[in-house]
Amino acid sequence: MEAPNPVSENSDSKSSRTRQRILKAAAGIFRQQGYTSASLREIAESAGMQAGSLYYHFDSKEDLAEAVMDEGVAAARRSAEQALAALGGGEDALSAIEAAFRGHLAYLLEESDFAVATLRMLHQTPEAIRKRHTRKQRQFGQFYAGLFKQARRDGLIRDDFDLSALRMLLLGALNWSPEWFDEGRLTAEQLVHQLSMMMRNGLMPPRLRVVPGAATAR
Amino acid sequence: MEAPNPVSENSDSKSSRTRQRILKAAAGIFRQQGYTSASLREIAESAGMQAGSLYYHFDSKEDLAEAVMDEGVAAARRSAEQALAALGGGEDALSAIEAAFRGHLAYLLEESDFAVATLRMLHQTPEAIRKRHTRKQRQFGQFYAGLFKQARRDGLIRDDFDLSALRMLLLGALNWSPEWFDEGRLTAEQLVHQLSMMMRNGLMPPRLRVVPGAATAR
DNA sequence: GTCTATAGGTTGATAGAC
DNA sequence: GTCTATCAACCTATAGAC
Repeated sequence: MEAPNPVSENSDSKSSRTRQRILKAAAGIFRQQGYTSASLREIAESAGMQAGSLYYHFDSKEDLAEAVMDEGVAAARRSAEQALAALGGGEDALSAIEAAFRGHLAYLLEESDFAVATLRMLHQTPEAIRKRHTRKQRQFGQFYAGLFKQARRDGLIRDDFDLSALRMLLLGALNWSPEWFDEGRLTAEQLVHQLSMMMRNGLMPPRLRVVPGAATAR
Repeated sequence: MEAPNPVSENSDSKSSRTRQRILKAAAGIFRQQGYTSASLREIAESAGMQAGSLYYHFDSKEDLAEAVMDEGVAAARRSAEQALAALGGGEDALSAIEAAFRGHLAYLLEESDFAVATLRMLHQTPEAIRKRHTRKQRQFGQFYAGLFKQARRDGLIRDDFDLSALRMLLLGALNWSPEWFDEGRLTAEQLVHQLSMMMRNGLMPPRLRVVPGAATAR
């Protein structure tokens, strides 16, 4: 059984279901325009109300943006963790990373408003918001860091890789994908499969791979 | 011998060297704040003049932004092509890609104002600018596409990779790196080395790699 | 809870003196 | 070429009616 209402934190439906409608509208507008360009008038219109009415539900534009960003990271993380949990636990550590990537990227490319808005707002929001948000995003990063550490413990990532750099580079490939995905021809799952093939065996055909030490016996 | 003045297109120094000063200031401000938040007053101040005076050199804020973005892609491309040319031409096609990455990333992380401002402004600029810019960026993409095609012709990239997706994923890793580089401990060159190792042989130690077909003889 | 009306501030851009 | 001064437009946020 899953959480009944993904976007909400407090009580469920009665009083503030409008709040969710506003958040969804804001995510869409913020995604298109970023934080600064987006006006509360536009957001209100998209939510079917007047600008002034927003202030009954949120204290300020900053508050609204932070709520969208909170949901952006939380939902991406939920999606990654669910895909990981669906594996059952019998797989190797690289498969775990790939599963998390699959869930993460599927959310980013398919239900993207919150997460993409979050990525695009990062450098425009006031510092107070950004500081808090960076902390939350780093917690998500630690989730991935744990998976990479496990893969190294299991001998699946060689010692000459810097785990932190590797993780940031790969997550960067995911985070940037909303910028070009519309024009691509592959699904989110197929994109992760491309990454997965590269992570396991590199780009080259087997006969060309460099095998530094012993490679014949065993 | 290289181009004497990287940032200029027209005649050299006499009349419009102030233009370059303004462009540099604009790149810095746009990088911090994005397109919409940045005010012409701030840019003017950073360039040591008054806001009204900018209009002697540029027709509008849009114009100024487009000039910064043009230089952003042009400089990144120059840096990638120079690093590639420095190889001498005797290397294999994967080394060519890695060299271009090295030049590209060094510019992005070390002289970054123009390029990073460009990346961050993309979704805030008026559509007319964005449309023209996308065309220029796609030309840069074609430069990389040529390198990947050559690597495939040389048998260095297996047939089960989608060259376009692979290129976009790897360039995404580069483009996202300014978001986290400040906190990292590796140089641009070392980061490319991480990518390079993964591209050639994957993450796993040799003994664990899957060798699907014949692998013993030859 | 949502509306209308508006205060108060900032912005891009223009005009004209120097 | 650069300055000062200013306009018109837009924004966030608040106040008070309903």
